[in-house]
Amino acid sequence: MDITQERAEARDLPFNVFAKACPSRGTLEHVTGRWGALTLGALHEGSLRFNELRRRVDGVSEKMLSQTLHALERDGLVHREAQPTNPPRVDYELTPLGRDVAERLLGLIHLVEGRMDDVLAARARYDETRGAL
Amino acid sequence: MDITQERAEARDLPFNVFAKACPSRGTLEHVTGRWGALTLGALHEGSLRFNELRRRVDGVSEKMLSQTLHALERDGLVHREAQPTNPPRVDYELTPLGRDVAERLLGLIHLVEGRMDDVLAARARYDETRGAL
DNA sequence: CCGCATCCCCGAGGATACTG
DNA sequence: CAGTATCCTCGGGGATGCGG
Repeated sequence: MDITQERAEARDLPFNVFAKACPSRGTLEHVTGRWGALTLGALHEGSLRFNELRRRVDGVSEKMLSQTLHALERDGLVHREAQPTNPPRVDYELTPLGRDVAERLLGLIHLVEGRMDDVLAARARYDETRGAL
Repeated sequence: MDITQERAEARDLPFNVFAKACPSRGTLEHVTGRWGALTLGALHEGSLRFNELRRRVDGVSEKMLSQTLHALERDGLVHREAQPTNPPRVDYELTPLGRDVAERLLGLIHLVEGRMDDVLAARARYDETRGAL
């Protein structure tokens, strides 16, 4: 039987994201966070340089991208490959673990994108009945 | 061929989360956000009342849970069932779309939880080489 | 029990300028 | 090109109190 199918508190895994103090919660936030998710998604297509990544993840600032990449690298999801040339060239790519994570993430992203019509319809309904107060 | 396997800009879907102005980005943030992800995860086990939910999602405040539930309800991921009894009883449960989303989310959550050893090891390595500066 | 309203603070995150 | 440093703002989010 697949343990990942169990209810969270029934599993005997050492890490439970529903518990406030669990380190897995922090990592989950790096992964699902505003820029983390998009960065991992972009890198799933292949290795990218800093500014390529920046153009791909529309709206991210230099600072936040840098910060996000550091967090993901530290968690072992992204590998940073710097070449001491001039001008400098730095490539970022997913680690095997990062690829696993990115795949699930992209599944979720594509699901959301594919069902946006339903979401938008639900919003319209909600706003109509609730907004009329 | 499965369209979800395509690169983001090669797909002809109307919604692209990598674009700054796309509404799908907002919904993705509701879903993957700090409290959104945990709320959906908790509700995947079944219908829950407000305070049950609050105890389950360790650390969430009344305000943020309320806010999160509103956003998810508006996006059509959660259904709110209020019974006009006294004391009031309100149940929250996932919609079919919410279940689809929650399943992918839980897949991601369980992956992260299951690989935390690797993450922690990566962090230790990172901090050792980088922290020594 | 289920919330909404209010106050308030702190940190995420943007803009800008500078370095290697 | 690939970042780091600094400043500043805005809103996420906690604490508290009230109302149905």
